[in-house]
Amino acid sequence: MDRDSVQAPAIPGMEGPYDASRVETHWYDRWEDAGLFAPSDDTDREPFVIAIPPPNITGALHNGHVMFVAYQDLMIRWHRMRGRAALWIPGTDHAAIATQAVIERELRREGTSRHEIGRDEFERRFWQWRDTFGSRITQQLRRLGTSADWTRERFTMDEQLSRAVREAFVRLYEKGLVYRGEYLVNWCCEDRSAISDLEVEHETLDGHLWHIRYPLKDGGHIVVATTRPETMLGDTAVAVHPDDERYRDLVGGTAVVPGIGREIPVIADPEVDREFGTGAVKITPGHDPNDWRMGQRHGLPVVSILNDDGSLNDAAGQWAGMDRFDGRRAYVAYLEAEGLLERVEPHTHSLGHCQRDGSVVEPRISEQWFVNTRPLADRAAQAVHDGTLRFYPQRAAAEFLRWMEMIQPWCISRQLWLGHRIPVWYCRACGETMVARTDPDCCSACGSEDLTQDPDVLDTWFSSGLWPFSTLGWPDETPDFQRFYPTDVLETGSDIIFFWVARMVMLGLELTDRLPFHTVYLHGMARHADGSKVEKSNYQPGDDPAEIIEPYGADAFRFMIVTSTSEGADLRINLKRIEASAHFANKLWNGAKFVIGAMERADDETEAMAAPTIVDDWITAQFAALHADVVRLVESFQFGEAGRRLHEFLWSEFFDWYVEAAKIRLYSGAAGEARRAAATLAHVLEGSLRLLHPFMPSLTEEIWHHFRDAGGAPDAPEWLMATPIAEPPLSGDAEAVGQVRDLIAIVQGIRNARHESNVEPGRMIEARIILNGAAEFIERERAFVERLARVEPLSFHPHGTQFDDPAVTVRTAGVEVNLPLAGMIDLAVEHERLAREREERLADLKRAETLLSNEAFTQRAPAKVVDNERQKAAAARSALDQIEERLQALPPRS
RNA sequence: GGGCGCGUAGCUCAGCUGGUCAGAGCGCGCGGUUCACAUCCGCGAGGCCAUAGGUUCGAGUCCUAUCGCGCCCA
Repeated sequence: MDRDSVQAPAIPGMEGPYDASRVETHWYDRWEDAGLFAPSDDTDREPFVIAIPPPNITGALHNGHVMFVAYQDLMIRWHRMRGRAALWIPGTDHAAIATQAVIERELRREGTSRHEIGRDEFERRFWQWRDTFGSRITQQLRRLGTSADWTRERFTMDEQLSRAVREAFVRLYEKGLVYRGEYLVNWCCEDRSAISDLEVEHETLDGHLWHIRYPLKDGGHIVVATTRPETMLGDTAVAVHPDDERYRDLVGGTAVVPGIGREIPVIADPEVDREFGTGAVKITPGHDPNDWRMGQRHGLPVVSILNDDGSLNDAAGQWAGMDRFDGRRAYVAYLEAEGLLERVEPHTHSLGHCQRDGSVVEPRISEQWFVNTRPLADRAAQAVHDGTLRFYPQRAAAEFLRWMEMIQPWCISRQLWLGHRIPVWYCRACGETMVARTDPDCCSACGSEDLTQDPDVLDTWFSSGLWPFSTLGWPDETPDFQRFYPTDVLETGSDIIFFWVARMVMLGLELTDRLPFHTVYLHGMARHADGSKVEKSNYQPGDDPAEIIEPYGADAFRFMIVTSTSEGADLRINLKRIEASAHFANKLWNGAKFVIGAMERADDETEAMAAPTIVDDWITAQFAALHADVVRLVESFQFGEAGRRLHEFLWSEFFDWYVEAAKIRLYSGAAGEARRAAATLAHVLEGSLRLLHPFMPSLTEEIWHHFRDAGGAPDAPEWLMATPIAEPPLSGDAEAVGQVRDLIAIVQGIRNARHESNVEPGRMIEARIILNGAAEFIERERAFVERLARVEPLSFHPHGTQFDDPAVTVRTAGVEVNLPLAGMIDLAVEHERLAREREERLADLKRAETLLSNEAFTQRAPAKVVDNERQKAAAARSALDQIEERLQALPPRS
């Protein structure tokens, strides 16, 4: 409790436990002031570019967004340190429909509406909103350590990006890829706007199937089944299957729409499902996609019965003006009163809902702008087939291709106020349509100045689809565009692969003639502890990143994200794991404190630095292996494995073993020995900081500066962030690695035996090691065993030496360790222990012998594998011999 | 209806191209104020890798089917 009594030399500025929040805010500002987020000017450096998935300005960032920061900042920092001119372009998205909805909600609270305040005032409100939330989002991103180049920050509604949108629209129009037409679209009655197919969410619901007697003009009726009876008001035919015997005679007849009196034909069409309902169906081309296609084939008229707010229009006769749901009830009641309702049965069916507000989407006929995606999709698919566009996880490529194959025209006009206005003008005088890059003053056909601009705006994804190039200056050939386009990796959530990724690929190929990026990395969804998705519409307490960052730190949060999942898998936000990451940060902090202290303690140049020991060679080799692994893993997008590898190395090898072993030379060795240990400590810490920096940037940067203050890495750059990560070193000393692995096994064996024999942890005990062949290194590194296993005296004996006194024996690493725990041995316990070990060894032997006696195995398996089994068998046999000896040497029980 | 993913220690999850992969963190048990760290250290218990077949000398790791969970598309 009295921390002041700790005798370790205090490192100024490193007192106490790691304080993430102080460190993280400190370094972020320094990095930015030093201009480190901008890409290198050195044109010899190959660029590495990521365009941020621009967050919607509808609100603040939640924990789900932290995922993209974790992965993208990792990649950007990694490649920056690998020598690339790294550019991360930040920005935000206006999110037309979503942002309009939240602003309208705010207006409603104020007792007004957008219609009341008008378009200009609405626009003012929008920019006000954008300033508030846009800056809040960028503040959040900064707090997370986002090393993006803020001097290149963009917003989809910026003047330049808006110009790109207009250019894109005009070009596509000129090539006939954008067109206007009256089609059946998904209509959201809440937004009073068309929405795209992707914005419709299908949900399976329990509903009803109404069987209705459709009156025939010549008397009698034909029974049809429908889930939406009110749409009968818009029927223009009744259809049956051409081969359906039941209705053959009725085809060509005439039915009459009840309550309306419209006469409609009975037609035959092979698309009718004879199994559904009665086999006869009503046809409503104005409100059903299948019926629409059938209507096209048969030249049926289209009747629309809905107003834009979902109420029934004049075509609905006496039901006009009613809400669609009330209209359904009223019309069904009418049918029933007329004796036309045969029966109603329960029925589950799939119903489309608006992604934004959840209201039931109505197919509705209207005039909209579309992108003919077919040719664009073919090119996008080709890029995947070519291998020029790669996906992580790979399965996303198949998903992408399937969607591209089935792609439908993309409805891009929205009946909203917020967004990029469609650059189309109509002449009121002559009806001319003008699609123009600059606002026209007069009609290009008749010269009239009586022009009106299309009132609609574009789907927000149209502008986001240009993001990787519009942010770099396109359509102009700016220096940035020339140097940084195409970008490299597109990293985002797997939920917007079609909304966003697919559109960028299609539009990028069409407009820039290049893929906007070569690699797509998709992360999974952030989930709450209960498994529900973290998203704006499901915002829960605790979803605010600040609630995690403040207590644990952004580094810890990010490290947890990266190391807790595999590629593309969903991530449950788990505070326990974040806490563990924070503990890891603290561990590194304390470990670094020790290394820096060691460097200062060993700063005595009066004696030449001693040669490395095998323990030095071991950790150097282990670090080299780590370095190679991390480079390989990160550069093959296996970030989680890379992070876990760093964690494992630092904690379980460097701190648990090397640091403990280094203390021998630091505290009691000669100055030259201490220098060598300190140098090795410094070498490993330095390299580890570099490798870990992209995962935990602030922590490592902080340590780096203390490290350099103590004389570490004198030739390296001032900033860790700007320090290179070199190519992996050549592999290290394999012999030393094996030898130290044996030393560790011996220590672990002794510790285990001590614990089982209830030896007090602090007590020194005698140990005798019976060597088996060439193992001088154990004698040479005897201090390793003495200190870490707490044994004294430690003696060495040739193979075959027998001790008769009561002792606990441990066989490991090819040696036998004899612990004469006089007076401390519980013979029963030791008996049991040996018997248990004999069982285990017998099992090992049996397994190996069974394998080896199988000729198929010895002949077909690789020699290495077979040899390995032979060694296992030999080791087991020799151990069994020793166990037998010990058992016999033990005094009889009882 | 079509497609995809997941089911591994009590919990949350790793296990890349089949042969030391049966692992980590947390939790749990026992024991620790040793000079970086109690946000710590040491030792340990816990899993027939959903089920049933198959391929193979050898399968959490590949194939098929089944059960359970989740998602996407129509």
